[in-house]
Amino acid sequence: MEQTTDKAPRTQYHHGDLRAHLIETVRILVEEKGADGFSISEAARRAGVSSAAPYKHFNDRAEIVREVALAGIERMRQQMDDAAKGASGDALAPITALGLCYANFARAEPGVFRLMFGLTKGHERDSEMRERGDGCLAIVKREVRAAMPDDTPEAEIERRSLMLHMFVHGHAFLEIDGKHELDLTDEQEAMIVADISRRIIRD
Amino acid sequence: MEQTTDKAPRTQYHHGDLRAHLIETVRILVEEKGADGFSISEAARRAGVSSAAPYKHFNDRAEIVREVALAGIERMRQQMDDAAKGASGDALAPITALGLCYANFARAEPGVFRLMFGLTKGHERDSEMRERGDGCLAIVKREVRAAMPDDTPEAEIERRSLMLHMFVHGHAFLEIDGKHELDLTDEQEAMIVADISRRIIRD
DNA sequence: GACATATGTAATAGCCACTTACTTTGGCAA
DNA sequence: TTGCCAAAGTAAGTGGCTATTACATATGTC
Repeated sequence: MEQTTDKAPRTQYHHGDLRAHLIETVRILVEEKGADGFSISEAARRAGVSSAAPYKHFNDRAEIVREVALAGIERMRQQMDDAAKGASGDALAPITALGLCYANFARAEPGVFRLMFGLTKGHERDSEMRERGDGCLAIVKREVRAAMPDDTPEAEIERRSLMLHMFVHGHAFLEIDGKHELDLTDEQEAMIVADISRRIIRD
Repeated sequence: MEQTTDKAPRTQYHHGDLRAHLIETVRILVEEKGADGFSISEAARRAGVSSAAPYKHFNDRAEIVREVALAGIERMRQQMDDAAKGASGDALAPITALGLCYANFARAEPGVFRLMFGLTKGHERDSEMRERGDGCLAIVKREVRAAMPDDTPEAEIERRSLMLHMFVHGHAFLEIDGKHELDLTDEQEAMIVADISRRIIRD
């Protein structure tokens, strides 16, 4: 009789943990329809609550979306850490692994990935956002430092790290936006990322 | 008495060239508020017409935005061509110039730049969009071909062009999204772009 | 000069973000 | 156990948006 929701089958007045449930619902909607293609009303509908309920847990739409982006950054940082530490091979292996990890995350969660970087309006002074991003960059710098001579100055470490980031970032976005002229196979992609890593680190 | 519009001071029933005027108004709005931060109603208001008038010239909102993106791609292609042809110096100069041109366009028109690449939903089979983009890539390939040995196979030209594109694309987006950890001076940027161009082309 | 067509308007439907006033629930103090 | 308060929900409403419809006015062509 009463319409049941997927995750909250009990037709209770109180949801349980609507805040977390909404963040997850919005994450899914962001992937399905893009960051600007869904409505908070829709998320509320999916969660089985009224359209006003979300505003008991978030000030506005932007705040929910921000939470989804922050969780995405943390997820990517974890994957980057795993990828770097799990890489085996020559000194460049961890760096290549990081580059592929970046692209893989973008492919797996293109909606959230776009959000993580595109959320710039009104977030110039969002220190938590910036700090989490720096956590990812720190991994890159750690691996670049390990791959270069011990006496390499810090400024040079940062320069190489920045070059690597520029490259994989562009690769990831061109990929998910379908702007690559040629479709790369997995092997071709791995080759290119390894090639670029070598070109940027060596000397 | 009657409210006048900036560009169409005559309080005529007919606007003159509302279609072109709307595209320009939307271009400005995209820069001011982002691709999803403005409304067609607002553009109509600025043009001094009713909110229904735009729909006499465009099927829907997406069609107006697409026109703005297409015009942006053409603008960038022209600037890239000028930059490549106007470059002087060693064999890499045109390639470095292209990279800086790409970043400069992104800085000058970040809203349109995001649009040009982010407009992916429903444009997978937009042949005009793709063709115009290919026009830009053709310039890069032309200059890469000129900078490499005559017997370089076409596949290798495309591979190097792709690497260059990935790099400058990532640079441009990290820049306009404020995600660079360090603010680069113009000279530092030019140094990095030249450095990367050399690393990618040489061998 | 008449009329077909292009280009404008007003009014409207349906959706959305967000607010307000009200209701239900769960936890805790007495 | 009871009573009460804060947390978390609802219904209804405001104002803005996209897009459509029915209607009005210009424009150019014969």
